[in-house]
Amino acid sequence: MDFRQLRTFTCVAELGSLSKTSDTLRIAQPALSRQIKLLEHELRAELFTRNGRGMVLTDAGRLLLARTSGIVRQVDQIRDDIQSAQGPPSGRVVLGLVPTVSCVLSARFARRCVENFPGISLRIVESYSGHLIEWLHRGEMDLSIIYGRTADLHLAAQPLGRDQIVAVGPRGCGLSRKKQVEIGWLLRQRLVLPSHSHGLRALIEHAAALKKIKLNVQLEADSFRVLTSLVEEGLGFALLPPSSVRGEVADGRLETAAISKPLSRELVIASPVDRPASIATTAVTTLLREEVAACRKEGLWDIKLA
Amino acid sequence: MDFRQLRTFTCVAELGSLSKTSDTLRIAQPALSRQIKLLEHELRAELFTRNGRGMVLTDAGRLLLARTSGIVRQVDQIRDDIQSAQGPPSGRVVLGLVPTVSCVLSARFARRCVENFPGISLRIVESYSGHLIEWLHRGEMDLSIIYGRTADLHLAAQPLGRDQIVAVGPRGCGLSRKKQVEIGWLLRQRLVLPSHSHGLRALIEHAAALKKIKLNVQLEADSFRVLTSLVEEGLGFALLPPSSVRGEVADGRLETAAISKPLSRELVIASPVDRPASIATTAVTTLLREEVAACRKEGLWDIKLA
DNA sequence: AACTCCCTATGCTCTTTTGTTATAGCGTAT
DNA sequence: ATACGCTATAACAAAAGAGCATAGGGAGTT
Repeated sequence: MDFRQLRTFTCVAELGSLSKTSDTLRIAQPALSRQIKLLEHELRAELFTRNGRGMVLTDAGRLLLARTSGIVRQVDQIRDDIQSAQGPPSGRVVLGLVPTVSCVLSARFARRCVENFPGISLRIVESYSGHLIEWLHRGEMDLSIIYGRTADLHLAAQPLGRDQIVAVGPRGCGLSRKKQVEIGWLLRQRLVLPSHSHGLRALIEHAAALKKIKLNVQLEADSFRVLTSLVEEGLGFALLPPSSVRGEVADGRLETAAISKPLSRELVIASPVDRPASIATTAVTTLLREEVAACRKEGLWDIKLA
Repeated sequence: MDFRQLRTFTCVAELGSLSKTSDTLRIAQPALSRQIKLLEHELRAELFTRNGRGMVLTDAGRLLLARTSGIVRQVDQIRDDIQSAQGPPSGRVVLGLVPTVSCVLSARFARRCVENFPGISLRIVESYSGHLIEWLHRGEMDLSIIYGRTADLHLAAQPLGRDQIVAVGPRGCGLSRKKQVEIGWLLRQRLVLPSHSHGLRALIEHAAALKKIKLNVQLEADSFRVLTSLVEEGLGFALLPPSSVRGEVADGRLETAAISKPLSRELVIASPVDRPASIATTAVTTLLREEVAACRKEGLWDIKLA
């Protein structure tokens, strides 16, 4: 069994055909045919069923694919790690952030990362917890800041702290940082919430269920920008961490108020458990923690340490 | 980067010399020399420092070795898994058991395993928790029954239940299954305990510390056989799960009594988190759970479900 | 049913890689 | 100083792999 074989196997499995793979990998089709055949011979198993229009995986093939993808990734990572070991960290790192964290952290963290680690190519993906968790599992992402329990998620988690959730309303709605609003009252207002794939929504639904309140959600917005603009337009209240609307509040476009029964969410840095972190990923993780701490110190992010 | 290269690299790293590796792998030394050189060239890093008496790993080499060993194991495992997928499970599985569990389970589980999975070659290793955990981490073991917290051990754990600990004394010492003994009294008796690398010892030390009792340990025995025989000779009391001395109690060679403040330990099936379980390992794990349940049903093992 | 298209399999040749033998070079220890 | 043991290099042989041309075979079309 050979890396080259595993790579072509993966490619063939994904493209479903030797000839397409031949185009992609710039290797003549007969060579691929023979590589696959040798692999099948060595493993004593049919990996594909051939038909007139291509090749489809057998059960054994699917099993192999599931195992190899991780291995190929690990091998690629070794190259980066060896380079990182003898100089500054280098390699690709994919970082996932939920929108409310991203809007605080993305820009300044990206800047610090390119300053500190010119060798690292960082990719920041902004999406909802659900998606981030899936990508971590699939190995397409190296680390994420997500919230919620990670115990049953098969992910390694380092706690960052608790983020408070406040009520957010349009200018002139009467919310004030000085005065708490009643959670029962708030949940009965017209609300603008993210959809169910978002962790914040689950948190709010849970709070409402506890109070036996049926939420009045006429507007859902999955984009964070859209959500805040809807609130600005006076179309409802939102529940968000204050750090995420700091700018709008300063401009006077939005107002916030603490909630009587504090809602909060636990933020964690999550990473896959099924493969070791690269040196570059470790470096990024450390810097990320530093940056979160810096935000806290500068008062940009009122996260509570656990 | 090639598997062959990684294998020879691993071997050279362990043996510390090309010529020894040449003998071991039955490959001429210059071929090995070139493989390593190509690997170094590809990774753009010195992996070894050469000297008159062999080759020693550099930092980069140590890093590569750490990453490689896991990958080579995973690749080997794939072969077994593909075989297992198209017929009965096959491959090597290394199972670790602590002595007190081993003496209940080893024989009957080994029999069931060869009956159910003739394709699997099972190796049972009996040792103390500390060693089992280390071997799991090093990847030399696939799963273990151990006790104690696994949260901070970087291991995946499936709970099996709680095992009661009872007082064990020689024939005629007055212990009775009907009558509880006072824990304070028990811990002040002369005790025969396993050494500190054993989880049971930690448990007992902890209980003594809570009661502020200094243990009177004149005899330590790391072998389970030795320990019970010392108790039989009247050299002291032991604290053990009753299942482990069932035979001796039935023969009248030992007596047991419950302890006033129940001591118990949480048993878990632990497995490594840094690599996926093989099909064979999964099959063995399932059978192991079944067999533990069967023991419980037959009254051979009074484990309390969590 | 015949035909066409697209895909994979196979035989052949050529290139590249890998292993072996022989030997040179070098550091260490006696 | 010299002998020993280890690694590096050169030259050659063997094997593996890639490319080319082409045969064989389903799937859809006319």
